[in-house]
Amino acid sequence: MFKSFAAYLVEKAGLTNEELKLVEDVTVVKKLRKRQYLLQEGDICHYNCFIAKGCLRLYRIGKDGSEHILRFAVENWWMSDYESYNSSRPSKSNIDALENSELLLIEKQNLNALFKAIPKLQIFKERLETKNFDVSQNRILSNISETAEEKYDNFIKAYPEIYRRVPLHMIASYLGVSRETLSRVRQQYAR
Amino acid sequence: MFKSFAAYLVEKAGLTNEELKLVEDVTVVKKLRKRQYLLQEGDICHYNCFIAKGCLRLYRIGKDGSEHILRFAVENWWMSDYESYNSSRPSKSNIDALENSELLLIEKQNLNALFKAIPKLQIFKERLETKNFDVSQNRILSNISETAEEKYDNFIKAYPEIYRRVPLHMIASYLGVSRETLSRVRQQYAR
DNA sequence: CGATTCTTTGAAAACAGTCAATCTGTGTGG
DNA sequence: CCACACAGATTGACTGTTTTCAAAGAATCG
Repeated sequence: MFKSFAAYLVEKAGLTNEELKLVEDVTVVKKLRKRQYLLQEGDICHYNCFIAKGCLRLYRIGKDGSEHILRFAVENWWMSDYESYNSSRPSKSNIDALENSELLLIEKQNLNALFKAIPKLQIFKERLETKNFDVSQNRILSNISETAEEKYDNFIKAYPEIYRRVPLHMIASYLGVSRETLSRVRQQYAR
Repeated sequence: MFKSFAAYLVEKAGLTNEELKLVEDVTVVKKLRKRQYLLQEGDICHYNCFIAKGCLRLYRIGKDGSEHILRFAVENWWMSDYESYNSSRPSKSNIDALENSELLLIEKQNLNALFKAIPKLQIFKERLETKNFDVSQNRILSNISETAEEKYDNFIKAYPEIYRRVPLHMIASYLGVSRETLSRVRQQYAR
């Protein structure tokens, strides 16, 4: 299962075999069943997590008990609650599996050591962070400027894979509209 | 005018006098009149910009010509279009001054050199980026989960200074509601 | 099959957006 | 100093969208 992670690291960050060894030494394999938690509100997030297989979501619970999805992640994406991870404070979020999943965990300290030891990896991480930030900004723009239909439309164009695999009501939660509205929007859309 | 920047760097990043010299050597002072652009759509953003005095906004223009504000910034904040800055591609955004402002610009290459030369500065930058990301995530949560009234309420609690200085219709644009709605929300709020 | 999850639909109510008009305060130029 | 223009804020009436609630119809899974 480390293989797909290794392939990813070679392709995206150009790691050598020796460097892959270093990574492998500190990665922990974890399997999650559908609906199982990777992280629960109140936990401290000690790991960054690479998804070898499956699909996860990160969400928060509102005062009224409603779920608000901040992020989805599938194969070859990273998932972690960065706020808790970086601050080492209890998380306000939950992460759980939407499908049976195979994950590779690396503890924060070990990962930081890897960044020191493998400059290529550090640079790759920075590129990822930059991209994540851009994505966030564009999502904010979408939130404040688009209609429900445009949000839906852009979502399925940007993330067709996620659209295919995730229940509609969760996409509604991610977009910030009710499931009924999204269901109706989609009717219109299928003209 | 470099003084307030120096004070900031000492307080926040713990720079020494020698290090401040290095910074001063590559900072360029710029004054902006109210309504003047710092960056226009299509420009490439070559600078990161520290605000010594005044207030700026970063916004995008929608297809229908409407303005959508992504960020405000006041004294001791940084402002730049990070997407264009990092990618060296033409910006999709505009930055302009909401008040007469005094800015300190550092060119990207010079700033990167400073990060290399002054590890403390690099670490400080990373802390800032982390915080910016957290703020973005929380704004997304606000966007998808809160009512107009809650958004308004939380905005004035989180940014009383900006609330005091920026016209209401721009806060409406930032929050993603119409100015009329925000005006009415505020009536309710003043009970 | 039976249970659960997910999606759709309808009708009513709440909400937000638009348009148009008015009101306010500020600042500029004659 | 006044008149005027301009940016900003507010209000009312109307329209349109979204949410909510309730119910029922698919789909999935053990």
